[in-house]
Amino acid sequence: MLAEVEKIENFLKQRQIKLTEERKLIIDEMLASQRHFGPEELWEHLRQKGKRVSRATVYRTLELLIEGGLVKKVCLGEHCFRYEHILGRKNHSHMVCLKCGALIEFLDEAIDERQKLLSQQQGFEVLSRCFQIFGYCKNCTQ
Amino acid sequence: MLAEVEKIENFLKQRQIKLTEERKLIIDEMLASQRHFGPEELWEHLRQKGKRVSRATVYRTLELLIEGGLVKKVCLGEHCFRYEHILGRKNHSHMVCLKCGALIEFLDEAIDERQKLLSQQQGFEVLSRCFQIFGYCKNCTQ
DNA sequence: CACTTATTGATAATCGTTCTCATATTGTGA
DNA sequence: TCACAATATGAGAACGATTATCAATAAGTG
Repeated sequence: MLAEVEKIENFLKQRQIKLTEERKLIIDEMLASQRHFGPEELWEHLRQKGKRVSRATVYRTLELLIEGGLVKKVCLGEHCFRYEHILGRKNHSHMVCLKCGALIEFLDEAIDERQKLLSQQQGFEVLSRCFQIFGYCKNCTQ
Repeated sequence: MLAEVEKIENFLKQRQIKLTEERKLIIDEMLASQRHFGPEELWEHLRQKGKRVSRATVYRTLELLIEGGLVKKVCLGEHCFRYEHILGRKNHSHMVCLKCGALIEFLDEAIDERQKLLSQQQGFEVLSRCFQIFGYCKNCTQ
């Protein structure tokens, strides 16, 4: 965790971005919380702890961390965008349970390889990708 | 095209859904247009042809066709949902060019296989999936 | 043709997110 | 340590895509 905070602070310094109280709060809360979270959720958690930051600041800070490659925004269905911090994590994908909302992370070399091959064939330069499988998890099909 | 219209009309009949003038217009426009389109776009096209339907009706009709498995809604990045009709088309994925907006469809047996295997391992029942690759297309990297 | 039921249009409501701008805070260089 | 320019913040307005509302209208059945 320390290493993670440091990585983030380094990123901010490099870019002449100020390490404000609010940003610290948001980053700490993010690292302490579940891997996947929504902005509203994070904001509410802070508020419950008596730490009041503006919703706008939450969005702005997350946006900043995305630019720095420290956070990723994932589309988990219709109107559901969530964030996850990706410090030291490999690029993975998600299975999303439509009943209980469970998220199963997965990653697979074989898929990565194929994907690389297919983009090369098209002369397509890959920046990011987004793979979700929707359905019912083990618990919800039993 | 005829077969497609028929397939849609059959679906409507089976479900006791009325084949109204407005729905015909929307379906025709959809089949005549680009594979991928937004609701606003479709609405505007109809309007330009002097066919006035309510935006709400466009959304409602597309929703209906999704239920019937005749149309699919795809998330192509941040705030970009688009529709595509999937009559007689295999389940495919997209490469999205972030510069020119080009869409390259692809499908790959190997990826499908892996994906099937991975979900089985998790005891996950797959309903649908969504795979996008973001980056720059051939023309935009040259 | 009449009647039940589904559908439509216009517009208000919603919801997550972004913008605005006056005020406050940070970090630097003296 | 202080002063100052540059950045960041908060509160709420604005936004944009989508959905809901509900009275008026149209479809299809018998």
